[in-house]
Amino acid sequence: MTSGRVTIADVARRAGVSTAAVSKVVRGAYGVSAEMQTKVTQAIEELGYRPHAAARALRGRTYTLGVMLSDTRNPFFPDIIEGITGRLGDTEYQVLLGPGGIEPKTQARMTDAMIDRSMDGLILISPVMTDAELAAIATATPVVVVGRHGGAAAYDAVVDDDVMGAGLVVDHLVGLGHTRIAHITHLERARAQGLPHTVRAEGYRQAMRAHGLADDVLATSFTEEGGFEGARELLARDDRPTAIFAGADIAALGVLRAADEAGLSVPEDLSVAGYDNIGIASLKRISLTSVDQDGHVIGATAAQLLVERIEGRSRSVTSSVSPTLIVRGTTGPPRP
Amino acid sequence: MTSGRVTIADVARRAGVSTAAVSKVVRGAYGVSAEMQTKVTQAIEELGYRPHAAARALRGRTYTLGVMLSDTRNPFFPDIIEGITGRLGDTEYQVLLGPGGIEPKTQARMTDAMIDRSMDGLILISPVMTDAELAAIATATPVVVVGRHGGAAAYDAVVDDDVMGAGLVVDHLVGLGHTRIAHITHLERARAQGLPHTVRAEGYRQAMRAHGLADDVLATSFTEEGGFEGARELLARDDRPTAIFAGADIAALGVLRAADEAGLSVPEDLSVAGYDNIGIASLKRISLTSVDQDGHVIGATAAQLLVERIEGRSRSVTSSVSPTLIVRGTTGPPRP
DNA sequence: CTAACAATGGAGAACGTTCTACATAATACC
DNA sequence: GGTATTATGTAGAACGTTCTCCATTGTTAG
Repeated sequence: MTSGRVTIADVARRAGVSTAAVSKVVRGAYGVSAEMQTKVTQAIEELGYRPHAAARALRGRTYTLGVMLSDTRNPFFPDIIEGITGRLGDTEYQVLLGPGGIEPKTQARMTDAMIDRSMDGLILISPVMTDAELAAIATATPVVVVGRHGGAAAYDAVVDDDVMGAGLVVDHLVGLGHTRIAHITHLERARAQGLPHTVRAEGYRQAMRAHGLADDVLATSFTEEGGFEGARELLARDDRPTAIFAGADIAALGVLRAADEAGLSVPEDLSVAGYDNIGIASLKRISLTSVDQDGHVIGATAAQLLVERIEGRSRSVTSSVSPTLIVRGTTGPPRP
Repeated sequence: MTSGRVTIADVARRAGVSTAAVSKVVRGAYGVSAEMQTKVTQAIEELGYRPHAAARALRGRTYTLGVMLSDTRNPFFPDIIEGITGRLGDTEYQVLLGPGGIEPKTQARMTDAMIDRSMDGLILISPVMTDAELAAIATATPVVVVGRHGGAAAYDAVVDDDVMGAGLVVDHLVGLGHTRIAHITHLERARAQGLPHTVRAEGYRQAMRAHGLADDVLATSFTEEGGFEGARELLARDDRPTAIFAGADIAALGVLRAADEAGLSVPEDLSVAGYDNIGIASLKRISLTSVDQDGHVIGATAAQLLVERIEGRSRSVTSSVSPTLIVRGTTGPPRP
């Protein structure tokens, strides 16, 4: 078991130097001669030494960054994670993901666990805890919050500009000639503020107002079923909308099903747009117009900010990433 | 920072006992009086003490289990992870996920990192490394391998019975009256043996033989594009198949697109079946017949086996989980 | 009443690093 | 040639736990 592990003492013995010297070489610290450098490096290679992160934790860094995921099923997590690991690929940092669940309590348990494992910093993706809890975590360790608008005193934040994203959709639909554009959002029940769906709905309202149009928001849930139910209700109205903007692609898929069942053809009878640009949106069979968040950029930015924080920056930063509209086959001009 | 951390010494001081005694209480070890128990427990609560996992690591357990993910995009990972965390929910163990990437080298880096962080055990999901590398890891720490058939001397394994799954599909299609059933598989290029797609293809061949039918395997890749290309080739043949069984749902979606483009209606002109039962397969708009692996059971079993290993079992176990066929709208009797 | 033993609590040495302080050697300056 | 300065290496004390002895109590047996 652990008996087989090569330690810094083994390396020191092999190279005929002190453990302190080996530690210096490993850390790239000041005060090492070229000769010492080569001697130790060689011994490390020969023995296949790797520093024991847990032992390091007791004194300094662990070179481990934790990413708390609020919902493993969220389809653009992979992009964000790729962005994070990509940005960190050439550093010594390792990334570990913690499935935090969707409950504040389980998320708190996970962040505690990460702190207990002395991770050097945390990236929290769409956390649902209160601002106070968030602030408490941020005093214990450097934190970057992803996907949550608002208050960021003690930590950094990376957000998608959801107001802009919603605006892009509305502008696009208005440009096509639509005037009755409805929005399906997620029913607010968490106490956490600044969650994306709220901001998207607000962005939709702003954009509609800017065009002098009446807004029409229906709150169900961001699931296929939620989209289906919402669309069914909207399509049953006398002056049914000619376009539905769902706040999430998964809900947009439900809208498409409702259109199918109602015998409406897309986009002739009904235009449909989503948000998130999940993988299947691009499948030719679906071809859903959607807002793309560029998870890569979001993840890379979060990683960047976190490393900066760890390395000493104390001023707090909020970075906003601009989304882009991907126009596909589910949106078109309304039937005259 | 760390200065704020409550340590076992603080608890000992508060309770007026030794650190050794506190440690005993925390670990539930032998030799603690009822009075000591309550005194210490109370002090722990008052101070909000949580054991420092990194410090624990140096002596005993870390109560951390690592799960290496080979491909974060794989749509049934969430189920497996839920199965794992669900099974572990009432224990002291915490689960951390490591994105290992799809390259043997990056996966090795991740498993090394997990071992360096002295995790108590590892679950490897569809690892692509060689059997030798796998065995090496298994000597360093308890290991459970998920989704890889074959050799399991030093570690436990949980596999989906892919032979059975492929058989279910073939039996279903033959039962509907199909005789020309083609299979699309993933092009083998990794050196790792026993990967699911190989076994599924073999199961398909066995089942076809059992029915006295000729097999027809085409290797492209498990992507939407791979399914599309494969289907296009198959459908261009003179005696084109009346049913296509894709080894993965994502490829099956490509098959559906190819059918659309060829003007074939599903399932009348072509039956299509997939494997994995990914979330969107159940969307009414897709309604794909598929084989369900029950990721929950797989994950829960893996967690169970790992904990058993950690707690001392040395005999190696391989657990096979039976898949089920979910019949939906993309399969039906062939046109007479 | 004493010897043997069980039950309980505590001292203190690990575990594998980092890092401050110091010792020594080499170089620079006048 | 002596002193100040810089460069290089090492001792050894942390870090927060666990866990193996021991020391001290009671308790039981004879």
